[in-house]
Amino acid sequence: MSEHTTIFDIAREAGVSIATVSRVISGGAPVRAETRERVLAVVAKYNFRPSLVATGLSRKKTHTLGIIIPLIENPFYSKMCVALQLEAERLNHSTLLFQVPRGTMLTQDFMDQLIARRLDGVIFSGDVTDDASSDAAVEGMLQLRRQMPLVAINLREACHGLPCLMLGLASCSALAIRHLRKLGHRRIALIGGVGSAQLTNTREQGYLDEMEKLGEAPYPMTVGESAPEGEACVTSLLAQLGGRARPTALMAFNDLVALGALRQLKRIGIRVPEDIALVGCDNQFFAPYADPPLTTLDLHIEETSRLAMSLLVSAQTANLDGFEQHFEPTLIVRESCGFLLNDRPPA
Amino acid sequence: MSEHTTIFDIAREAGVSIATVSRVISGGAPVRAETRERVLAVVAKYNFRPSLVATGLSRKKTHTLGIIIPLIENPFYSKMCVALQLEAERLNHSTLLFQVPRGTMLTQDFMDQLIARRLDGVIFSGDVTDDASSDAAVEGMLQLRRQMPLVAINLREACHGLPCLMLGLASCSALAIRHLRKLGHRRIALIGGVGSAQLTNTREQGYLDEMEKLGEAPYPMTVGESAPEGEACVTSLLAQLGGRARPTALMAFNDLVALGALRQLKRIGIRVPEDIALVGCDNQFFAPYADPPLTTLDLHIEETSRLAMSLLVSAQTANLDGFEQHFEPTLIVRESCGFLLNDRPPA
DNA sequence: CGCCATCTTGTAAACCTTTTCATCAACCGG
DNA sequence: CCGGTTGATGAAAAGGTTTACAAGATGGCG
Repeated sequence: MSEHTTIFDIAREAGVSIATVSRVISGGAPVRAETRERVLAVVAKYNFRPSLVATGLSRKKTHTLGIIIPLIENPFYSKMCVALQLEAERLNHSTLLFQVPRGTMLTQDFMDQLIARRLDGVIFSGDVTDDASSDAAVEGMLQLRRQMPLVAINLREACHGLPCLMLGLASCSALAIRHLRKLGHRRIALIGGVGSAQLTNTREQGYLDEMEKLGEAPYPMTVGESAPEGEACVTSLLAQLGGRARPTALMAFNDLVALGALRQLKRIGIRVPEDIALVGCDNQFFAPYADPPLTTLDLHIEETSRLAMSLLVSAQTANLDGFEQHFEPTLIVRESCGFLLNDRPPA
Repeated sequence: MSEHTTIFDIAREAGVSIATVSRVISGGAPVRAETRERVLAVVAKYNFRPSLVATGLSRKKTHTLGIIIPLIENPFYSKMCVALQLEAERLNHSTLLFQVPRGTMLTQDFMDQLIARRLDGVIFSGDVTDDASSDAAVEGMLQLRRQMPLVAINLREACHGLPCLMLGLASCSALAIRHLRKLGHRRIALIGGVGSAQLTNTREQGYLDEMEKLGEAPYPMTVGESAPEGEACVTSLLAQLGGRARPTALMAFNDLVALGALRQLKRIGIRVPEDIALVGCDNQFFAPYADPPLTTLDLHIEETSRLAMSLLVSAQTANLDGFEQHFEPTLIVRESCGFLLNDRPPA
C-alpha cells in the first residue's frame, strides 16, 4: 500500500532534525514553544504517528500483550477475553489472541514465537487436563516467564512463584453443597469435569471434601465440560449407580453441562427441581433463560480479568514474583434447586 | 527480562557474518552446506529466532492481522473469532483483537493506531446501527483500506469495491418465513433487530419482502439483540397489536432474542410451539438446549470466516478490489415451530 | 594459462525510532 | 567581563534484521 510518512518527512518539512520531532512527539525533553508548534502543525497535516514497530525496536516495548486461552467460544473464556481486551486497551496496549486447546501443551515452537514477538507480557489461563500436561503447562509458563512478565488466571495452586489469580473453584462446590444442604439434600452428585488426576482447588476437590464433612459417600464422577457432554454425564451417572439411591441433587461442572443435564433429565422424565435439584456454575448469560432458570455460581471473571491485566502491565515496572490472590465465588439463586417455603422469592 | 540473543551473537559464535546467518534462517539464498550446518548448530544451541519486530521493520511485514468486531461475548462473534484466529495461525499470522461496540464509530485515533502498528491487514465485521454510523463505518473502512488490505464480513451491500463476504441475512428471513408458511402460518412477526434505517440485506428487509409476497401486512418491528431485549420485544410487540390478531409465528433476530422471547412467552402463558411458533437465527450452541429446541438458521460463519482470513492474507499479493461473495444460510429444523404430521422426526 | 560465469560470503545501507552526547547560545552571579 | 549553568538543538549510535552490492574463490573452457 501507500508509503508511510516517516519522522524524516516531518523533520524536513518542519525544518528541524528528527531528534526534535521525536522530542515533541514523545514529550519528554524540552523544546522551544515556537519549534513545537511548527512541528505539531506538520504532524497534524500528515496525521503522523510514529511506527509502533520502529518504536518497539528502539524502546524495547511493543505495547502488545498476549492472551492464551483454550477456546474463545467457551463462554467462560469469552467473558474473560472481553474483559482482558478492554482493560488492555484502557491501559494503552493491544492484545494478541492465542487459542491453545485444553490438554494440548505449549509447544516449544509456540513459545518461541511469543518470545520472537517481544510481547510485553502474557496472560495465561486454561485448566490443565492431567498431571502430564499440567506439568508441561507449568514448565511452559516458567519458561515464558523467564522471557516476559506473565500472570496466570486460575492456576490450581501457587507454584514456583508464578504470579497468579485463583478462582475459588473448590469453593464453588462448597457453596453449592451448603446451599443444597440447607434445602434438605444429602445425596448430591457432581457431573462433568475435566478429568484431571490432580485435584487441588478443583470443583472435584471441593465436592469430595464437602461430602466427607457431610458424612456421605461421593457419587462416581464423570467427565465433560460442554452441553452434549452434560447429557452424557447424567446417562453415565445413572448407569453407575449400582443399586445406590439416585441423588436428589446434581452439581454441574459448569452451566453448559447443566444445560445438557437439564435436557437429558427432561428427556427421561425427571423433573427439575421437583424430582432433582440442579446447580450450575459460572453464571453464564443463558443461565437465567434455562427452564427452570439455573441456580449457579458467579466467579467474578470480569473483575479478576481486569485485575490480571492491570497487574500484567504494572509488572513491567514492578516485580510480581509470588503474587497470589484468591477470589471467592458468590451463589446466585434462581429456580433450579427449588425453594424452602420462606425462601421463595415474591412471585 | 533477560537479554535476547541476536543475530550478531549467532554470527560471532559460528564465525560467519550476520548476512550469512540471515540467509540460512530465511533460506532464500544459497549457502554452502557445511556453513549452513555450522550456523544451524549455533542457532539450535541458543534456540535463536529472529525478532519479529526487527524483521517487521526491515521486511515491512508484521505477520499480524487485526480483527475488529463489536463484542466477543456475543456468541455470533465468538464463533467468528475462533475461526478467524485459528485460520490466521494456520497461515502463520497472529491476530490482534479489537472490540468496537456496535454504533460506536471508528475514531480517527483508533485507525491511526492500527496504521501505526503496520498491520498486514484487517478483518472488519459488525453491522452498523443507523445511517449516520453506517456512513462513518464505511468511511473508516475506506480509509483503512488505503493503508492496508481489508476484508469485510457481512457488509450489507457492495460499496466502493470493498472486498466483502456477505452473509445472507435477508435470506434468513425468507427461508424462515417459507418454512413457517409450509406449516400453515401467515401471521408472522419479526422480533428484535438492530434498529437500522437502511434495510439492504437485513433480516428486516427479508421479512418485509416476504410478507409482501405473502400479501400480509407486516407487524410492527422491535429492536434488540440480546436475551433480555428479546423478552422486552415480545412484550412490546403484544402491546402494539392494536386490535390486530396476535401473530401465530415469531421470527427472532437471533437465537439470543429467541431465548428471551421463549422465557417471556412462557411467563405469560403462551406455549411454544402449540400456541405460537418461533424460529431463531444463527444456530448457536444453546439452540438445541432451549425448551423447546430452537428451529433456527445456520449462517456458516466458520466457513465464511476462514475464507475471509485466507482471502486477507492472499490480499498481500493479489488485488481484492471488488471481490464479493454471498453465503446462503441453511434451515435447521428442531421443535420450536411444531411439525406437520408427516414431517415429524421419528421419536 | 587467462577469462568469464558461478558460488559463497562479507560490507553496508535501509527500515524507523529513541536517546546519548556534543555543540552552541544565552544567561547568571561574582 | 568571565567561568559555569541552563536550554535548545543536531549528529550519530543503537536497536535487530534483510538485502543490494561488492569481492573473493573456484571451476570450466578455449
